[in-house]
Amino acid sequence: MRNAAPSPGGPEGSGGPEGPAGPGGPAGPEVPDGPPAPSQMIGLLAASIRRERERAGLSMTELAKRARIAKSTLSQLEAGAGNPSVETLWALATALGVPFGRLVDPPRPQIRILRAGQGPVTYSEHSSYAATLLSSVPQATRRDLYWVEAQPGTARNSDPHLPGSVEHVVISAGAATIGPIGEAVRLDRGDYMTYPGDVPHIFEALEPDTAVLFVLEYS
Amino acid sequence: MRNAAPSPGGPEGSGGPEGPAGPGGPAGPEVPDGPPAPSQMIGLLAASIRRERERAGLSMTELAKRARIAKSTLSQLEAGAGNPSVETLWALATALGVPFGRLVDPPRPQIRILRAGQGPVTYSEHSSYAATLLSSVPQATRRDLYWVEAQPGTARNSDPHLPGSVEHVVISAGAATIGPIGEAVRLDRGDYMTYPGDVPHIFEALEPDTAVLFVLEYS
DNA sequence: ATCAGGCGTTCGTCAACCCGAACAGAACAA
DNA sequence: TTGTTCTGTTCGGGTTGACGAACGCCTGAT
Repeated sequence: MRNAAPSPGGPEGSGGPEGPAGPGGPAGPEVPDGPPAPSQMIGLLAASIRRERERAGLSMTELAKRARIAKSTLSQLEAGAGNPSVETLWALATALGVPFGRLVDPPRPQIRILRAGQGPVTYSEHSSYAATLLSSVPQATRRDLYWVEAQPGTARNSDPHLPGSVEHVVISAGAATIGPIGEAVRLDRGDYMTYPGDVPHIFEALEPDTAVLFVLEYS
Repeated sequence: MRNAAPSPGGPEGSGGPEGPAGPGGPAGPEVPDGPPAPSQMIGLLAASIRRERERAGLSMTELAKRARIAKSTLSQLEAGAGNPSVETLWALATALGVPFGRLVDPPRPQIRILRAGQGPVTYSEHSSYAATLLSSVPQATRRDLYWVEAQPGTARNSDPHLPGSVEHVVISAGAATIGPIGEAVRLDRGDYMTYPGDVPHIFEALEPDTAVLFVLEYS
């Protein structure tokens, strides 16, 4: 460690890692928790490197050769004595064929079912609109899934989300006008569209029982 | 820079590490490009730090204080003269509230429309199955969107995808039996389900013209 | 037994990352 | 003007990451 202290106890606690049902409405997605590890990150990284290396069936010598780093460096890294530079970590990630962030974030799969009609539903004032939060990834590469059923008659304007956010929509039933204001397009069943989420955009059902799947990626 | 050379044209790296077979198993949507940058990664990182810092409305002094690093370090990093250690980068990412990998992967929003029936379609041998790749994030936090239309009569088994991968499905029409083998469940219109993608799983349409949206996250 | 080749480790050296302090410039108050 | 307080920058110096070579260990061939 070369730094002072990576701030283990920042303002953000390490509360429940997730709880996908989490945020209530589609309104303002809060950022509840901080990154997974406070300072044990080095040890976690060491384990990740070893795990990925063994998964790839590579020896230290082989991996070091591919990554163009000294095998002594790799040895020390896997021993937990580290704090590599980003270039070193980058070289390792590319040689391993993993996306760089994989080496510091732990994976966590789980099976989960949400029956139609279940889940936190958000109705609009005119009851022509009902949104259900399907999935929310709290940290890192956040992505929210929304299943939206709407009736025609009420256009819904959305304020810009976080900069860099992206929305994906798939029309499952009916038809709707969707897109950034000024660029909104009519979409029919099976149509897919993606557009920036950090600009004002609109959503208006054009047929009864229009069903749309929203994927909102933000940060 | 401390390393020898991050291997711009390494023998391994770029080539698609895999061709993650689609969700239900569309043949092989290739992953065209490898990691975004070969060695310009440092400059890209510098720009990312500055962008995220300004997005958060922080000054260098303020951010350095929050991240518990010297502001001189931050200054040099944003100047492109760097190669920070992971601890330094980690401290910055947490202080910025971004997921650590965000600082090295470039964002790229764009508007894109895929009309129903367009897009690369993959048919099964029995023509009771048609999958369309809707969206693919090539690097870091990869996520593939599939719009699948299937007919009953043929169950489709999928081999495990990459470790840590997760699949999300939403039934848009009809009904299907979906899930890991031994835990497969009947889902009807509007149902949503998520399950690990790194174990063998099954997908079988139960009604004619069953339509399902697959979201495959891997890595 | 002896050599050859693989493994992962330890050791000494050099480069550079990170730090604190000093620095120039701008905005503002007294 | 002078002082204060920000901004972001540049400048030595100590600490340490990354390197290459040498090491011990094991397996298999000669």
